Amino acid sequence: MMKPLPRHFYLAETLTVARSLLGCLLWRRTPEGVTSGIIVETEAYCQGDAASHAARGRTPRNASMFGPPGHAYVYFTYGMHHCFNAVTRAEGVAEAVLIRALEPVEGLELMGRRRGTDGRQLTNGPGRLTQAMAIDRTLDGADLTEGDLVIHGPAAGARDIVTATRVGITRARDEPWRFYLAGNRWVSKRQGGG
DNA sequence: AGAGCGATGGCCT
DNA sequence: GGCCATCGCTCTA
Repeated sequence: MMKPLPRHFYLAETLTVARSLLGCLLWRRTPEGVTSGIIVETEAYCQGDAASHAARGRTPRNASMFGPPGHAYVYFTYGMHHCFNAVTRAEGVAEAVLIRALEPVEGLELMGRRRGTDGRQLTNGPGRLTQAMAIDRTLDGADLTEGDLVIHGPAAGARDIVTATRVGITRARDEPWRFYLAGNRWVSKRQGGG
């Protein structure tokens, strides 16, 4: 059986964690039921990274990024979308990995009810997967090694990983800090990467 | 106290 | 491919 990724997994370099999370399973439990999916696309946000929410220092919104590793950083953006990150590095170092797409495994019907759609549209984007799995700001800071929102892994062995540039940012556009599983149909966008 | 804007997605063309 | 809804957070005054 897969076990929750241990705390020390998230202490590694953020670029390494971003790649290592590919193929791991994001698992979520609510009173409605369980949903889960394999992580197929990630982005790294690092210290000194102009595109990071932590670039201008600590605020109430981004405080979780400065917290201990292996916890969630969930933020709300564009007035309607939540995005989910796994916090990396030691406490005080504000780095994180944005989860951008999942390949659904459990609870597809529940995801469909939450999303009002099905198929690829369930989880092929950062705002979509949070809606499908009922992840919002109440989970900001949640421990990802136990509880109702856990990352297990790895779900499968080594696969081909594509390196690309990140999506939807205006600063540090050229940094190759997006990673996804080659050929996976759940990846949100395939262009980019220079 | 208020303006500006964003790690997006849905819908239209 | 383009438009734009929608609102919390940040910055400036």
